[in-house]
Amino acid sequence: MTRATLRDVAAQAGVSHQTVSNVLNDHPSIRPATRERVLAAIRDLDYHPNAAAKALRESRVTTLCCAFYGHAADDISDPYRNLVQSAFIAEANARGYSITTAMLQGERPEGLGALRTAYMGRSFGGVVVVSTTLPVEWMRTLAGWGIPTVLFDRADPDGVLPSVTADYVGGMTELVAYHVSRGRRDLALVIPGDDFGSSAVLRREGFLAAARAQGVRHRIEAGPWTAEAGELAFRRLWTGGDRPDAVLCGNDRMGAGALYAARQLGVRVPEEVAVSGFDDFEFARYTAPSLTTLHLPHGEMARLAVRRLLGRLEGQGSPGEAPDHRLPVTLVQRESA
Amino acid sequence: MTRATLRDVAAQAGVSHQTVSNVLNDHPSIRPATRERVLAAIRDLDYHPNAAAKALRESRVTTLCCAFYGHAADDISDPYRNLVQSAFIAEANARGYSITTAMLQGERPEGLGALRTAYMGRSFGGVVVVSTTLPVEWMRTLAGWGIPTVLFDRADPDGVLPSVTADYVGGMTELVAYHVSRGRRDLALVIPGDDFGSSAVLRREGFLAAARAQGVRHRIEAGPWTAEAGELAFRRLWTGGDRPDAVLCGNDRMGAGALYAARQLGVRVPEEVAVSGFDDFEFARYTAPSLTTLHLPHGEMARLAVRRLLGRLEGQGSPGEAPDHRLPVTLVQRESA
DNA sequence: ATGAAAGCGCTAACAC
DNA sequence: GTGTTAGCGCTTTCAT
Repeated sequence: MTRATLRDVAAQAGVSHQTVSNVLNDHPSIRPATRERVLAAIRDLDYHPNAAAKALRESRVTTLCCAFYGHAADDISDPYRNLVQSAFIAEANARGYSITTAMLQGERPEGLGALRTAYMGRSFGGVVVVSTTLPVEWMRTLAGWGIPTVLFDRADPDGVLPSVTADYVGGMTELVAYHVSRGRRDLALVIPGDDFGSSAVLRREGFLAAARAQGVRHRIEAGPWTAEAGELAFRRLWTGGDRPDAVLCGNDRMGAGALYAARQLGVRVPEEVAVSGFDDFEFARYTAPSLTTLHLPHGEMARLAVRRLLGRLEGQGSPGEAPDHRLPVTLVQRESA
Repeated sequence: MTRATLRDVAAQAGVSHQTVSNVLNDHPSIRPATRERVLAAIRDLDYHPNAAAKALRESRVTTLCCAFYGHAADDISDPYRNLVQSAFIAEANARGYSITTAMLQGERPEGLGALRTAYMGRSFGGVVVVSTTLPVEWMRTLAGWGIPTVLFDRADPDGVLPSVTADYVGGMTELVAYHVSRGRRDLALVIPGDDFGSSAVLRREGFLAAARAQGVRHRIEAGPWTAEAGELAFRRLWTGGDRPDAVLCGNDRMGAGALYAARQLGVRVPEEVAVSGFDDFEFARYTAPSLTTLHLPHGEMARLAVRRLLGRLEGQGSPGEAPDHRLPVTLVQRESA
């Protein structure tokens, strides 16, 4: 099955291949009769324009890259990525772009080499990097290369790369106030260390500032973004002799792990200790007890990320705009706190 | 910043553009000295070959499409898709292909039109469709169009399209035997109806045959693949007056929902009723009680799907091979059954 | 309103 | 070994 080309269509319709091109691109000044004949030929021959030829000629790119970063295999099972990618695709498609997906891995920025090669070869026009943990060094590399980039769920401490995040600080402030209003006076936050990126940093700083402002005891328990880390952290907190009365988790996966540990240790939640999460993923409803958490508008964040990237690509980016766009979060009260 | 082309490199190195091409494609008969000079020029000018031009000239496609189908927005949050896509990308990249991701939606096959346009325009060479629920009509459409297609987690009842699935029937047989060996004598299976595809059909048929063979009471409770459906189904089973002593769920999301309903109704699991899932996703460990389930080798299935698709594309497909490749599953015993 | 010519960046086929 | 010619399928001048 050899595919029809523009010239085949032209021959069939009895016009020049140019005219066919004009019809396809809705040029003015095509006689309705000609147009009809051409369209009929296109249908007859089942003609579809060759994407590579079009791209080559127009030197225009209609593909965006959605890059997921995870320095551990664990990260890939984070359920929020599905929702994010679906929203990317829907938004990009609606604007005439397709999405290519890449996985970034490893500790050193060499993992980015393939991305740059693809970008320089015009395989995509810009990238949204999805990751709470993308190292700053990688961002500097990306920024230095000039690849149009938008960070998702992670801000650039250098303030160079545009990003879409949620109001982590405001959310933590609200969460701390909520716990205090329910009588909690000794708060522990389970969160990754600094090297896990600004999402962690901001959540932690929001927590610290709010706890100080409220005048309650508080502490930090470190661990990566996984359910297992939440489990281990809770176990350490509980067997350490100095038990908190509320355990705030940096995300819902950690929250699910903490609840699991509590159950194993025979700790009643929320009677003996309150537990909260951060994200509001599907299973936050289905943990036992169900998980009180902050809802992040992941779908909206994803659509905004694509719009900002396209804004840069198509040159409509407001020049003076803030690099980071922070979307509001909402507290979802369930059983665990 | 205007990108360097092959001719720029040639000029810089003082050779013809053909020689540069030959160096890039590792042609024999290039003098080492020339090669060095060319490579130096490439480095100097930061040259990267244009993907569109290469693709146009070679009329070769180096992109595969990973298409997710979900007739409801719910489907997109199924956590197993992350793992599957990561494995796709890793396998495809290792073989020199990139992945473009598409979302298929809606009830009617018109949603496939964009896919066909992209395929005919050589935007990708073949597609893996990820879905337990892709309607047969869509498969017939895809098969009729001749797009190289591999189904993931869903077999083609017509036996036309190749697929990669797990041993649903064997798994259900093992699961039923397990429940019976633990003294259960009245089994209910929560599973979608026929219109949700062969994954559901096979799981149901495996269940029915095994339950009959074991000589125990059994019944089916219908509902889609979501946690909410599992919740509602359990509620119906429990308040219906004729309670089973084991509830088998078609996937882990449904299992999580069923456990949630049990907890709300004050039903003790596994004492009063056993509950099991199917998939073994990350949170199966973290439900309360933790979920006994069947582990599906999703990563391996994904890699196999890509290999089969590339086999077809690169013409190495064994002609007489069975359309469906079924991978083995393993029982994971936890607390709920 | 339509046609002819040129060329996007690359590689395959042939000359030298 | 290296250079020259031709053309993949399309769109953008420019003539007619």
